[in-house]
Amino acid sequence: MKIEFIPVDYEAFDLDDKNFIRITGRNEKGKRICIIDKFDGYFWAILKEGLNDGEIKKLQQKIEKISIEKANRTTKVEKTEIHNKKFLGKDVKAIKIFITNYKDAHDIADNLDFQEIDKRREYDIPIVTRYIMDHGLAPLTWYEIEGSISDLGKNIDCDVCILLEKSKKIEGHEFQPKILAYDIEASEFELGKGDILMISLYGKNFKKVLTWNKCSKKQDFVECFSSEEEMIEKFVDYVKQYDPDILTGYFSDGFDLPYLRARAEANKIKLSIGLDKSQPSFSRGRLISGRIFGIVHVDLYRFIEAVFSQYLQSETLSLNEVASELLGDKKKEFDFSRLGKMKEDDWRDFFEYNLHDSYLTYSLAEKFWFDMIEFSKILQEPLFEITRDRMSSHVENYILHNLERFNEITEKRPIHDEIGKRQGRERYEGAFVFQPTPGLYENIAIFDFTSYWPSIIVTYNLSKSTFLNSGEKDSLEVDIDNKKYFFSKKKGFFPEILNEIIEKRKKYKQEYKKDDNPITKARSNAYKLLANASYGYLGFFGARYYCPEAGASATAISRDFTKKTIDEINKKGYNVIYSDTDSICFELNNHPKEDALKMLEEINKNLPGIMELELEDFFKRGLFVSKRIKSKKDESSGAKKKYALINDQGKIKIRGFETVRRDWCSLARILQSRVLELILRDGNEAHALELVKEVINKLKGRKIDRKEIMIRTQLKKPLAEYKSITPHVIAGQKLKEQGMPIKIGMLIEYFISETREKKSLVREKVKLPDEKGEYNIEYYLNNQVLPAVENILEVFGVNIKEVISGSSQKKLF
DNA sequence: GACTTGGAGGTACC
DNA sequence: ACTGGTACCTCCAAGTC
Repeated sequence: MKIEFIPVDYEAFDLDDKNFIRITGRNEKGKRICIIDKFDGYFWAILKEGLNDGEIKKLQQKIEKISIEKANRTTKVEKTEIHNKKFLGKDVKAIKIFITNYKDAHDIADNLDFQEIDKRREYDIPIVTRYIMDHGLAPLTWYEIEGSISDLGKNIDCDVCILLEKSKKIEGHEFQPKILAYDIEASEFELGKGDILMISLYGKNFKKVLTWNKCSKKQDFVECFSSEEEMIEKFVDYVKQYDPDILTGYFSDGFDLPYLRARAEANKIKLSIGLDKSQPSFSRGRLISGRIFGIVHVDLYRFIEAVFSQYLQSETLSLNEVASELLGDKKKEFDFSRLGKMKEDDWRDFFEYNLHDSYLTYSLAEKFWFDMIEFSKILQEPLFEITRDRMSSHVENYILHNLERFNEITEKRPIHDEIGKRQGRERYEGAFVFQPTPGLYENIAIFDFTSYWPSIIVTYNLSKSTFLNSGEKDSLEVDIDNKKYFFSKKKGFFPEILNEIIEKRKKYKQEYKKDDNPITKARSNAYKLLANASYGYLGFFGARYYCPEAGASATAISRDFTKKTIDEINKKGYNVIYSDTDSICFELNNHPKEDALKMLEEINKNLPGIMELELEDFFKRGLFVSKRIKSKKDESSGAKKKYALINDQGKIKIRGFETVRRDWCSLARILQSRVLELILRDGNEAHALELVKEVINKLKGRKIDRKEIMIRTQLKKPLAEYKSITPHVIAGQKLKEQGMPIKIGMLIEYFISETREKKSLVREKVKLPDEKGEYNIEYYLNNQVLPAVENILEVFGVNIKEVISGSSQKKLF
C-alpha cells in the first residue's frame, strides 16, 4: 500500500536479535501512522597504509569469523566491504564491517585488535542518528511510503502500521502538530514527599484541571475525583483522548513527569501514556530526560536553557519571566503560604493558577514550534533530541549529517581519559579588549566584524582536519608566543560546512526580511546559532573535532585584525575609544558620517576571504567610566566591558554596568540606569546629581520599599562545598533551616539588616525577605547606592561621597 | 585589632 | 559534562604590623 507520511518520533527495537527502527508520525489527514524499517548496523576499520590485496582479503576473512556472546544473544559479523574513504581529509582504505546487532558495535570493535588495522570508527554513532544518516526517513519531512501492513504495530495505538519497502520525499503539506501542555501542583516540592494536588492540561479547544482534594462547581474546567489515583488515571485517559504529537511541560523532565511516575507507583497504578501503553522512561545522566513512547515529551525549559537563554533578557528562566518576555503574559498570582488553610476561594484561585501555567506553556510551545521544526530539519535529528541537546551537540550533529558527501569517516567521541586530558589543558589566549579612557564622548560610530569567529575559521581554513604537524608548501603559519601552528590550504570539511551555514544564514535572513514569517525567522536564527557556537566547539573537550590549536589560531588572527583596523581608523583622523573582540567604537571628530562609511568600504576592500566589517550604528553620546580602585596602590584606569551609549534615535544601550547585573539590588540598579539615561540625554550631570541626592535622602529616611533592597545571588554548588562563606550562603543555610528545598542553580534572595551589636561582616547581617528587621542604611548607602553612581559622576569631576558628607554637615550646622 | 592583599565567587561581554 | 576566553567587582580569608 501507498501512503503519505511525516516522521515525528523514532525508536529502535530488536527482533530475533536484529535491529529495527519504529517511526511514529502522521499522514496528511492527521491519522497516526507507524512505520517499521530495517536497520543495517556497521562500523569502520581504517587500514594501515601499504597493505596489499592479499593481506586485506585475509584480514576480511578473519573479521568475518568474529562473533560475540552478550546479553543472551550472539552478534556476528555479517559481511565486510572494502571502501576508499577519507578520514580527517586524508585518503584511507577502510573495511566496512556489517554486524547483526548494532548494540554490540562497541564490543566487536574492541575485539578487532589486528595489527593491520589503524583505527576503528563509527561504532559510537547513536542508532537513530545512524539510521537517518544512511538515507533513512528524515524527521518532519513528508514522504510517500510504499510497504505492507505489518502486525508489528498491533500493540501500538496507531491507525496503520507499515513495514517500509520504498520511500520518496514529496513536497510537503503543512504540518501542525497537536500540542498538549501539562502542569502539576504538589503538596511538597521534593519528589517522594508529598502527593499531587492537581494536574492541568491545555490544548486546542481543551482545558482541564483534574483534582481530588477540593472542588469548585463554578469552574467548568475543573474535574473532581475521589482519590489521587483516579485523578492520575484520568490524566492518562485524557492524554490518550487528545492524542498529542507533543506533550510539553515547563521543567517537566525534572519535576512534573518524574513526580507523576512516582505518585502512580505509590498508588500502585501504571502511568501508561505511551502509544504502546508503556510508562515514561527516564534516562540516567546528569539531567534526567523523560521519554514517552510515540509521543514527544518536550521540556520547554530545557530547550530554552540550552539554546536560547543567552539571547534572552530574562534574569532567570522561570516560566513567569520567560512568558513575560516572550508572550507578554505572566503567571497568575497565588500565595503558597495559604496552602495549609485553604478556603473555597483559595482553591478556585489555585485551579486557575494551575491552568494558566499550562496555558503559558502551551503558548510558549506554539511559539517555539517553528524553532523546533527548523532545528529538527536542519540538524536531521528527532524533536526529542533537539529539544534537549546543547549547542555543541547541535554543531556536531550538523557536521555528522553532512559528512557523507565528503566521503568522510566520522571521528570518535572522546572517552574518560581523553576528556580528562582535554579539560586539563592550558587555556589559550582569547580576544583583544581595548582599554578605554573614562569620559563622556559625543558623535560616535561603532563598526563590527560580521560573524567574526566563523569568518576567520572559514577564511583561514582552521580545523582539526586541516591542522598540520609541520609546515608544508603554501600552508598557513600562525605564530603564537613561541609556538607555530600550520594549517593546510586544501579546503577542510569543517570550514566548508561552516561556510555553508553562513551562506544559508544570509539567504534565509534575506528571505525573512522580504517575508516576515516565523518559519524563515526560525530558520535564519538556527543557522545563526550554529555559526555562533562553531568556534567554541573547537575548544570544547567533548567535541569529536576538538582542535584547540585552531581555536587559538582564530583568536590570534582576530587580535591582529582588530588591532590593525583600530590603527587604520585612527590614522584616518578618527579616535578609537573602545574595542572588544569584534567591535570598534570611535569618535567621528567632526567627520561627516558619509566619510566614515567610505572608510568602511575601503577597509572591506582589503579584508580577505569572507571577512567583513559593518556599521553597527551611529551614537550621539557614549559614557565610559573608570575601574573601581581595589587597593590604595592601584591607579585608576578605564573599565572594560562597561559602557552606556545613546544612538541618534535616542535609544539607549547599557553594557556591563550594575544596571544589568542581577546580583545588585534594584534600588541601586534603577537609580544607576536613570542616572545614565539623564546624563546621556542631557550631556551633563546636573539632573542626575539631583536624583542621586533625592534617593539618598529617601534611603536615609527609611522610605525605601523592601522589594527594592533585595539582593539575589545564584547558588552554584551545594552549601557545604563553599570555602568562603558569603552572604548568599548564609541566606541559603537559613532557607534550609526553614525546611525549604535547596537546589543548585536556585536564586537566593536576601537583604542586609541593621544589627544590635556592631558586626563587621556583611554575612552577619543577612536576613531573608520575610524576616523581621530594618534595612541597613549604611550598607545600602556605601555598598550599593554609592558604588553604583560614584564612577559615573566621577567622570564629571563630582565626588559624590564628598557631596553627601558635605550636605549632611550643612544640615548639622 | 586595623589594615592589606589574594582569591573565591558570581555575573557580565563578546 | 554538554561552546570559548576576558573582565569587573564584592566579600571573605589570611596574612602583616
